[in-house]
Amino acid sequence: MPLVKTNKEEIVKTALTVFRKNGYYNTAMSDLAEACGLQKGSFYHYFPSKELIMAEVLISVQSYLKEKVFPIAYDESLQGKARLEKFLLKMGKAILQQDGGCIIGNTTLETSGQKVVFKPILKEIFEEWKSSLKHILALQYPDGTAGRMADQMVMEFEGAVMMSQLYDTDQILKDVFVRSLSKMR
Amino acid sequence: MPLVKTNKEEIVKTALTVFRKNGYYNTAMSDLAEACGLQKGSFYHYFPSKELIMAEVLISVQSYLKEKVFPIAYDESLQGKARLEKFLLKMGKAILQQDGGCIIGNTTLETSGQKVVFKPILKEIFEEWKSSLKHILALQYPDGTAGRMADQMVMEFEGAVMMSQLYDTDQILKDVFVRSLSKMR
DNA sequence: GTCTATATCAAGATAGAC
DNA sequence: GTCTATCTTGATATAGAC
Repeated sequence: MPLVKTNKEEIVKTALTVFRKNGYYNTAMSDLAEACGLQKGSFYHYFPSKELIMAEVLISVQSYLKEKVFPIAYDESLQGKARLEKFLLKMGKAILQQDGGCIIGNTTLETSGQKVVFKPILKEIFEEWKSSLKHILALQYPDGTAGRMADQMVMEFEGAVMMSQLYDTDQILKDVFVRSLSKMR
Repeated sequence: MPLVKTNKEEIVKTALTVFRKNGYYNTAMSDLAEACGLQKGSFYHYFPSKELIMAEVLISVQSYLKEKVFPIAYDESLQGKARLEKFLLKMGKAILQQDGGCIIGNTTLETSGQKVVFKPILKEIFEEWKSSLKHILALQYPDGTAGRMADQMVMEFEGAVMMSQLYDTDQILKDVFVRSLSKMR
């Protein structure tokens, strides 16, 4: 944790891990500040409110996915199964990391009833996620089927994250990974 | 909302709906009190802490499921498909109700990293849920397959609840209901 | 850019009157 | 059993010195 001079980018990265672990409402500005090696007051130099930093966190996740993960689905140098495998692996890494569940899923469940501000971005992420998956599956299945399978994969993934948190194991997530992968030959 | 004389049971029922809608951390004791038509101070006459009332809420949900829903899975007067249909319908009603998502899933994601107290009961509910489903599916599938399918159904259900909240529609949930039901002939 | 100090407010929780 | 009043703590946010 830097004692002198940090920047917005670093803070967003750190905030992501804290929000993922504690959730939105259970994360205090002091938690974020501490994780960044800053005093509470200093934190406000970078972000004027908790809502705004969470918004930036979500946007940064989306940017990363758009840049590094979703394009995998359209990489024609990879065969269907290999493409799906790479996609799922990268997606898991991007969205989960060690412990604390899925930042996107967690934030959806926790805030979608209250914080309307987050909904558009969360929706977009899920939409792009599903359409990327659908694109891969469409290599092998008819359009309607591929769409349904993609939706199902995302839902099962989020359900698996929930179970993984409850049982403190990632075996469930690995099983879902294998099952999803088995859909492509 | 009663201005005079309520009781623990009523309060637990009301608290369930408030927690389901707002989540654990985003629900204040004053919210619970207000929903019960009580002053904050009066609320403490019934429950000494937020943690304890949530615990009672979860226990009440479990009791209800144990009494009214899980037994359906073992009702031999019903054929497989009819049994599954009744089970899924009752389960949805018990755990979801109008808006606010799934109290079990929400609480799992929101608190499982912090409030270890809730984990045992949440685990038990999921375990019994899955084994009830497995029992129905085992009428038609081999044991291992039935178990995996049951896990999958629960995960997909929770994923569908998440999507339903985000998109403000229960169509997704209905689709999952149909897909789950189609597993039995 | 970071700090300390502080204002403000809401939340969890308690005390005691009725 | 319910109320009002209050305590205490913790959280968001701001101000101003360094």
